[in-house]
Parts: sequence; C-alpha cells; structure tokens
Amino acid sequence: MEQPSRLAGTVRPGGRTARVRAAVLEATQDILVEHGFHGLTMDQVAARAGVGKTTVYRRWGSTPGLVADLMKELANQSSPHADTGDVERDLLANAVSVWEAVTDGRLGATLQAVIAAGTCDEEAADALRAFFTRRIDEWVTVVDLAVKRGELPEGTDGGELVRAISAPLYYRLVVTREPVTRRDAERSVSRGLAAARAGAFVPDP
Amino acid sequence: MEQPSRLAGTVRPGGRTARVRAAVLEATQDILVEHGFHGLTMDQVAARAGVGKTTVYRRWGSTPGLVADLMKELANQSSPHADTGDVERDLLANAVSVWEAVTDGRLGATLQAVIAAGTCDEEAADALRAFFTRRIDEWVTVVDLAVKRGELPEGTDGGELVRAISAPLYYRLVVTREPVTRRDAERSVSRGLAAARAGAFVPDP
DNA sequence: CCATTAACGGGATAAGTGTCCCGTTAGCCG
DNA sequence: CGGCTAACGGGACACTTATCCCGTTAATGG
Repeated sequence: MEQPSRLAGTVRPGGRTARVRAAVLEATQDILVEHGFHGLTMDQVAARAGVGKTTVYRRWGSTPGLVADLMKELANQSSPHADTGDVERDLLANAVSVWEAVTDGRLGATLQAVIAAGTCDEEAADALRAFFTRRIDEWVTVVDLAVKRGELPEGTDGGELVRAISAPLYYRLVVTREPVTRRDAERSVSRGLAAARAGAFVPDP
Repeated sequence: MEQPSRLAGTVRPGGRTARVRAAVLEATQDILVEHGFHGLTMDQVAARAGVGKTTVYRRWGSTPGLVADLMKELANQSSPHADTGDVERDLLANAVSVWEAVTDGRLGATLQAVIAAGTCDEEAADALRAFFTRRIDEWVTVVDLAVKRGELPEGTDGGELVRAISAPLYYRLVVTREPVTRRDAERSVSRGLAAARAGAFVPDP
C-alpha cells in the first residue's frame, strides 16, 4: 500500500498534473459556493472537474483534504497591504478588504466552508490557521510603523489590534450570522483604534 | 405524503415522545463532540439513541435539523447574568462565561458543530442567530445600567459592546483556531471598555 | 525523439446512507 | 380502564459515495 496523497503529484508536477489540480480546486470552490462544505463530495468534484474519481481520492484523500489544499492556494494569492502613513486609513483598508472578502459571494462562501471544514479536520484547521496568521502578520507592520510615528502608544501589540478589528466582522459572518456592512468595518476600526490609543493593547508589565 | 417533521411530536408531546427527543438530542451532541458536524449521520444518531432510524428522519428530517433543534434546546438553558453594579465586573463575568463555554470540551465542540451546520443550512443558521441574539440581549441591560450610573457615555450601544467583547473569543475559536485563554477574555473586556469610555460605541448623529 | 514510469481514467465492487412500507406500542381522552 | 390513533420500530429497497484493480496517457530525462 502506497502513501495515499502526499506523494502523488510531486515527481511530475508539470503539465497535466498542474491542470488537474487547477480544475479540481476550481470545481471544489464552485461546489462550496453552491452547497457549502456539507454538500461537498469527492464524486461531484471529480465529475465537475472532468477528472477521474480515482485521481481525486489518490491526491487529496478526503473532502477536508481538498478544502485544505484550496486554502493553501488562496493563501498564495495574498493581496498587498496599503501603507499611507496614517494608521486609521491603513487599518480601514484592512477592515474593508476583510469586509469585501466576507461579502463577496464566492470568497465569502469559500471562507465559511473552510471554517466549517476546520471544525472537524486537523489538516483543514492547520491550513486555516496558517492562512490567517499570515494575513494578520502582513498588517502588523502598519501598526508598528504607526507606533514609531507616535500615533499609537509604545508597546502596542499590532497582532492583537489587527485581530480585534477583524474579529467582529467574522463574528457576524459565521457566529451570529447577521449581515455585515461596510459601516461595521468602519466602526470596528474606530473602536479598535480608540482602545489602542487608550493603551489597551499594551501588554501589562 | 404527509409533512415530514414539523407535525410529528406535537399532538402527543408527553412520555415517550419527550424521552425520544431527549435521547436523540443527547446522542446528537455526543457525536458532534466526537466527530464534529461532518461526522454526524442520521443512522448513527438513531443507533446511539436506541431509537428507530425512521423516527429520526420523520421528526428531524436531516442532520442540520437535528443541530437546529439541539441549539433551540441549549437556548432554553440560559444562565442568569450577573449584575454587581460595576460594568467591568459584569462584562468580565460575561466574557468569562463565553470563555468557559468555548473552552469546555462538550459545549465548545457543540458550538463549533452548530456553527459549521449554520454555514450550509438555513434552519440551523436561524437557530444560531436566535441563540446568540438572545444571549446578547440578556447582557445589554448591564450596559444600559452602567450608562444610567454614568460609568459609560450617554447613548452607548450595549448590543454592539457586548458583541465586540465576545467576538475576539469566537474569532479565535473558529476562525484562526488559536487556543483561547482566560486572559484573552480579560483583555477583550478591558479593550471593549476602553473604546466604550472613549465614546466609540455611541452612534454618530 | 524514444524509453521509462508517474499520474490519470474507466469501470467493477463494497460500504454506507437515505427512503419507504407496514405492523406494533403507548399517549391521550372519554 | 378501554378504544382511538399518534408516534415508534424493524426491515427491505434504492441510491449515493468510497475503494480497488488494471489498462492508458503523457511528463521527464537522456
């Protein structure tokens, strides 16, 4: 018995293998958008991608495996962050990009599906954690620069501030499932900044 | 063809019907804790509850239906909220209860599963929304009283503040999937309060 | 351009899941 | 306490999904 998935596709990654992966991941995302993670099956992915069922099982093993790989793919399409020299504007750009992501039908549904997959599969959970910690780290520099410029108190924890700003948006998306508006993004920024200016993001001694 | 689920159990809700519901919901929760929403099947629920498979299909229809009913049941076990006359203490009690919920193996896993179910089923999503809006509303009075006492600015939006405080905890639980600590709960409260004292939770004119 | 073999695809098979029929059990009401 | 029937339970059936075998295709390297 060979290793089911990790090996396949690594020795000859060119041409066909790459095309198959692209087709499968796109089909995966399509189905996630239409039916959510619960409605994702290996069978349908194979059929929709125009690919042999065996191939999907061999390379990805299970639906959480598909979702995890899709998440890794999305992680590589990271959008560059703004840096205007004004924290409020920069963090607003961050919040708005989160808002756009969760509001966009395709990306929002995908995010929800990946989050659902993360609740029952360790591999998907790892991919999720990796994706978000990376996204957060990209914006931390904005906060650090603001601290240097004196806009925020010395020692302000950028990672925590960035998290605090996006948390309410995701909270509405997946937990309370209320509609998320652009104003929510704006409010989240002003609240995070208000707390940050008051020193609430400076760790205790 | 009769109505599949809404009717059954409403005419003779006593005795057996109630016992079956309790057994099924408990089995549902057990399986959610062990395998997550993705591993929940009608078959296993019936077997574990010691109940006919047909009964589960007739009364609940689908796995999201089970989850939605479980959520309604949990919504009725609402814990009373504190009111010590000190906002910080009260909101800390709220945050700690959220922390305990998401940290507790059984309740935390159940919450994650219900959230996963909400991503692909409208009924589960409704149950989720109902559960959380109710929980939030229970704590809004604490904020309102604090405003009356002058601890917080006039016009502070209690619902938003309560949401802002629990959001980072759920965000860590289901989105970034980082460990959630009691200190996270404490920080969340102090940050929310810092923003609230600065007037960031007072709606613009 | 050819040989090698990684990777794919079709189809058969097995396992699991959802649906239905109909006989049995036990709430509810007079 | 006895009849009516809501609700349950077992088991057969159909469908979907997962796994496996083996022949075919096409990347890779010389």
